[in-house]
Amino acid sequence: MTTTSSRLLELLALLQARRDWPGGELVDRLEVSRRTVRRDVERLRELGYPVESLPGPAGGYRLRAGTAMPPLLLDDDEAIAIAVGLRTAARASITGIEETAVRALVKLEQVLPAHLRRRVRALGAATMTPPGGGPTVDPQALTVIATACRDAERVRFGYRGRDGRRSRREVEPHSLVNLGRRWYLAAWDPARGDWRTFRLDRLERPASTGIRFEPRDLPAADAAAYVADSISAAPSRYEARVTVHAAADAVRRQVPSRWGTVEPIDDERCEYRTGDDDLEWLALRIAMLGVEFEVHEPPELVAHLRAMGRRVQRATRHGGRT
Amino acid sequence: MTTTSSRLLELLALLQARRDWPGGELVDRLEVSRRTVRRDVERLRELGYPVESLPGPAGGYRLRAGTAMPPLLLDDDEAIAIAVGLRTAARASITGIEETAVRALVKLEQVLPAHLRRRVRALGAATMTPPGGGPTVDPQALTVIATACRDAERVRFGYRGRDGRRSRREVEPHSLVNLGRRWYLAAWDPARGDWRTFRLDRLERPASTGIRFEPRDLPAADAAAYVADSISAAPSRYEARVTVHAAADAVRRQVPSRWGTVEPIDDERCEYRTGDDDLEWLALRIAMLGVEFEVHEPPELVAHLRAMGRRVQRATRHGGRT
DNA sequence: CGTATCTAGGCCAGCATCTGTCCTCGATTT
DNA sequence: AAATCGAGGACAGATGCTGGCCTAGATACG
Repeated sequence: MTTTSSRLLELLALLQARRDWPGGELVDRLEVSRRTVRRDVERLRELGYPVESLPGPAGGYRLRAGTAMPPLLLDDDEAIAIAVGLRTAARASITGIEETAVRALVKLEQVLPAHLRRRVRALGAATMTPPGGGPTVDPQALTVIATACRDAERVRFGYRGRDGRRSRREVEPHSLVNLGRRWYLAAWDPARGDWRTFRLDRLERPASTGIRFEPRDLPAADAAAYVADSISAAPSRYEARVTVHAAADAVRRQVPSRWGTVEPIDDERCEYRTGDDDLEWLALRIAMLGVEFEVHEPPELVAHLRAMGRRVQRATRHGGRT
Repeated sequence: MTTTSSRLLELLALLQARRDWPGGELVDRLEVSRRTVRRDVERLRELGYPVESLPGPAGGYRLRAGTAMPPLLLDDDEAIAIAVGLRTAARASITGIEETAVRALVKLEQVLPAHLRRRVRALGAATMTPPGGGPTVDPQALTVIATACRDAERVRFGYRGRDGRRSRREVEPHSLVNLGRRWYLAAWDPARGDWRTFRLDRLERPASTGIRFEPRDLPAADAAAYVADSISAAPSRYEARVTVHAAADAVRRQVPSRWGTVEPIDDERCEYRTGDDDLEWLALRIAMLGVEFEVHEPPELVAHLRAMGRRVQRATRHGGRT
């Protein structure tokens, strides 16, 4: 019976929307007898979703956290919030959950009603470009590729190679990998008969072809290793060494561990080592510490910071007058 | 029957995990006859979740986006990604969905299994403190308060007033409001018999008491208006006026509209107006534009930037030597 | 301290539903 | 043209669901 199942879902939705639900109210909402409400609660419990119940007046039912995730029943706004949140989580590249975030995003976008999708897109446009204005991955492209990976569908896109040359590709995507603030696609290129990795920010108009393929095995333990391997030859990676005039603990609190290591020198200073392949971003990360510091390496970073400092100085020279 | 309902949920989970499912595979997974799979699909359609079906070999079933959100069936990792994503979305304060993100977060955390909650907390610790090191809201506190608002439960916390005085409070929370990079709680303070607003970053150890109360009506159209009103007297708000040496369009692309207005001056320059009550943050936002600029107002910002510029200059003076 | 209010859960009767099997039909791929 | 796969009607047997009635236990309130 479809009414029983949908009533169970409705009950779950109610129990998720608010914490406490007196039985009487559930009777009104679900339009069944008191006895059936009790039975529905029992059914939820059988399904593994623990529903607490408190007797007496002011008692009622309450959905507790169990051992497994129950189905999430979201209203429109919540679905949008989750989509937007996942997009930023996929981009942020700090927590180490980017790949999972993309997977969840794909799952959500597959069933996201059209009108909500529009709203998400509109909100996405209002998001700040990450500092440095560096290459950004279009979240749209990200989900297109991730979906194609999941469903084993060929994708087509234009690619700007490292040397600036453009080419059209049609490949069998294997997996998406997030490495050091960048997204890479590991894929089999049938035209070349070999595996290739592509930087997502160099893709142009990626589109799913709808052509299914039989997934192949990557010639590596896992995709992340493969990509790391194949781009290790790539240049442009900066390792910064900075002396910070603040206690190591204080700096550690401010900087996530993924972004480098902090070692105390004495009570008032510490050495901060961090790497990135985007100078602008690296410079900002250090400048925003908000305390005195000295940069030792690399020279490019020193030059970059110097230029930034000069720019700020110039900007404030006139300042007093206006 | 619990088996029918749970089988429907399982089917939904499968259809969300991958896009295409041949009927035969579903038969294996669900351990029912082919006919029943067809009937289950039919049931899902009746519930409003459009399932596409393709006849012929290589055909199968596929869950499409419909007009309503279906229940989301998440695995552990995805649930974590969503929790983390929502936390950042709640903090980011740029997209205008912070309040909804918190609502969704409360819903999710209510049913999040304990072991997942631990993992989320561990990941949360790895997140970067927003630049400026300014006052940050503990996501934990945020959800505690939001939950209490939703469930009409009194909360207890210590509060550091603007003058630095500490006090213990026990209030009836009404709603959480996000305003200009800060979170506020509008609540009825029974001890004082009046409405108060509290800045969340000034709360200490907020905790739910479990004592329910009867919600009152705020003496204002909506909570946001009330909070905006009651803090409008508060000082320390800076309005920046900056001339940026870049085309207005380019700047607009980089800066979300919520963070101020950009007006062209000529083809190569524009005026950027933006406000915040955190100087450090304001300074960074401007410095990270990455192009030449001049700051006209306010003088505090000029001073702040000047100090920052000097700090960077000092930091790079030694740089060449090492 | 007693009473009212709430949930728990067994039992029953009647009814509706679900399942697997068997069937034909139509669409699609090879 | 043949094979594969989904659609969906019919049927019989088994199963499950619902509401009503009951008693028991816990809690809040006067």
